[in-house]
Amino acid sequence: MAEQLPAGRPTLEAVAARAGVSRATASRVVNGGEGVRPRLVDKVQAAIRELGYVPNHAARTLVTRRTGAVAVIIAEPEIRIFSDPFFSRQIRGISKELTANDTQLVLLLVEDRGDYDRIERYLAGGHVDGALAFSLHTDDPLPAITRRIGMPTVYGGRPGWTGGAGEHGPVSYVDADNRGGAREAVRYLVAQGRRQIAHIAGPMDQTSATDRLDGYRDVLIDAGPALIAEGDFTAAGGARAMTELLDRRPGLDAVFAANDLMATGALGVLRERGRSVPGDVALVGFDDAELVAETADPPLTTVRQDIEGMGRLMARLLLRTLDKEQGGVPGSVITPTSLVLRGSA
Amino acid sequence: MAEQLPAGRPTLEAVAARAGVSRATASRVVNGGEGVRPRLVDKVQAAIRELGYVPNHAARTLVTRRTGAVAVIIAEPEIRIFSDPFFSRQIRGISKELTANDTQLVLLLVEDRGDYDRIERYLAGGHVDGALAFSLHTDDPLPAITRRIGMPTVYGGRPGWTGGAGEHGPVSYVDADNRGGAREAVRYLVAQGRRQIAHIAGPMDQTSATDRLDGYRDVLIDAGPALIAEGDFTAAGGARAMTELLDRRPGLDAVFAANDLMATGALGVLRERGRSVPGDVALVGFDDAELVAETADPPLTTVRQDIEGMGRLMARLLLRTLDKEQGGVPGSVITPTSLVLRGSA
DNA sequence: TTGTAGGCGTTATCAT
DNA sequence: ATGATAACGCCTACAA
Repeated sequence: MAEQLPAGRPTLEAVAARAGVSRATASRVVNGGEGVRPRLVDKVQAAIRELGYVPNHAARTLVTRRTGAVAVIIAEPEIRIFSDPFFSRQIRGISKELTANDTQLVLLLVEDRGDYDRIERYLAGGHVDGALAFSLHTDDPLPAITRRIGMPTVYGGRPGWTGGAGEHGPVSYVDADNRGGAREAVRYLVAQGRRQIAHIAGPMDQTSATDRLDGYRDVLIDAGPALIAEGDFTAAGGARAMTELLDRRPGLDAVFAANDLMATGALGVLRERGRSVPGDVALVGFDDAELVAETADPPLTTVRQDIEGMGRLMARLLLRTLDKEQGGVPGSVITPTSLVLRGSA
Repeated sequence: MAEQLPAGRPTLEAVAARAGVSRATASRVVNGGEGVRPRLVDKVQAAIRELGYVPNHAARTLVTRRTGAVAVIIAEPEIRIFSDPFFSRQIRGISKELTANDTQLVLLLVEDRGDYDRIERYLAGGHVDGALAFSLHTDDPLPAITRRIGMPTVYGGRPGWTGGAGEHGPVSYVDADNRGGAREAVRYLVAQGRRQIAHIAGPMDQTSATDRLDGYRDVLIDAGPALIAEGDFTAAGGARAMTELLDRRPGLDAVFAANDLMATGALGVLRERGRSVPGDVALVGFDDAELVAETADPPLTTVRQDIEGMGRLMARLLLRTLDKEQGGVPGSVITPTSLVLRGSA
């Protein structure tokens, strides 16, 4: 039988009273119980259980200045956000790592440009201890914001502005070895005896796209512009790019697409145009996106990156600096890629 | 030139001092400025601007007992969570509505069964004012939790337990008219002269699946079990189910799939088996999922539901009860569906 | 090892 | 219309 519950939810005060100790001791037990006699620890824990006590988060945050929450900012205005399995997996990785560290995930979806004011207010309002952000485009206002308000932030994917002056200061990010992965893919195609290897690139305002293009060019140093078409990382964009390429170079015998979604779009066009894959045209994608690469027909040979692992890493990097509490920049990590051979090349 | 900033972020105290008013007045201005002389309002606002003041969220929550945040709980342990466009759109709708009401979205991903302890602690800890939850299976422990701790909650999709005794008390949810939509789809197939109409059902532990099956049966009251196969709402599952159906009833001339993803899976199998769509077999899906229904070949005739709108509605329902602050149950809403005619039937 | 007491930044209840 | 002042629930020196 529960005692009569005193109005609202029980406070530490109530727990202390019930256990016959002071608030301070009760607090110690709640926070690990270091230096409290076992006997009292038990008593307090019993009281906690009986009363169904749960610490009040706001009160705790007020004094500790730690919220135990991290913002995940997704600044992709378009549909891609969730429909691209890339994000899902990265978020999942982040979620796992945060959960394992008792940290909450606050999702901030940026719908339009005006949302950045809201985001800044939110970040500055002390709702979260740090931020994780994705797929920044070159002119994204977010880095300036996080810097101004001194919010520790880790980016997913190398930000595009690092090429310019270091006006944004040091930045930390987690990114796959896009350039190296692309090189490996193209070298493989070359090794297979392919001679006219085209590239379907992603949008040029994202480093993942430009890095992969650079990797392609590293190997094919004199590939003409006719062999390169720009897509937008969607299947439809990949189809459009493939159509262009075939019109320009009907004789091409291989395609390296900057992601799997575009590769599947290309696959459809190749089939329509009567090209067999990999017979007439070899096709390599990038991401090893689940439910995309494997289920394609034929299954996609692709460059795998450990997306979920990258998500975990982002979270870990951020949490580490939050613990150190010294305002140091988290640092960056480049994760390796690997070529997965399937049926398409 | 900013004055020397006093250590950390400026407090209301600092604003008041600078504006030459009391904390109380400053607070009034921050919260709308009702009943404060315009002259003072200006002064305080100037101080706020000059100091870059942002209210401390924890302090405010501590006294108002309102967090301005809502949890979105996704209890789908599998990949589907984000890769199914259904969730993306509903979350987007939720996000928009919450944002418009200055409310934050805290994402709670349930990875495994043990996570519910963590969820309960979180919900009970006063981090959020209410919760939004999705796609509950019949034995989901969440409703019991939210009820026990008195957390206002709106469900996406009719919960499965409402058939049993009302042990969970009144529940509020937003759901599409799954049964009615299914009826319309099947009636349409009948009107087109189809005689052997099969159904690819979703998993039977979700009401969206059972309701659609019920709608199918409403029209085809004597459809034998041979015409029904159970999928899992994924494309691969749809393909498996289609294979079964064709093996059992090679002569079937129409299929109603419980969602678009399964319909596309079925489409692939039909093509492989040499059936033309809609010539030999008419196919109708459900959802009108973007990037799925329209881009299928042929484009899918399907039952549309306003998914984003349902998300907004969930958020609106929840916010309304939170405002009323009277612990009343939000109530439920069934949203209409409509048949969208495209190429597949 | 335990308790006392002060303060975190805000809102809300009173007087004035 | 404005200003003291008391909560809100917790942590943490500091004292005992």
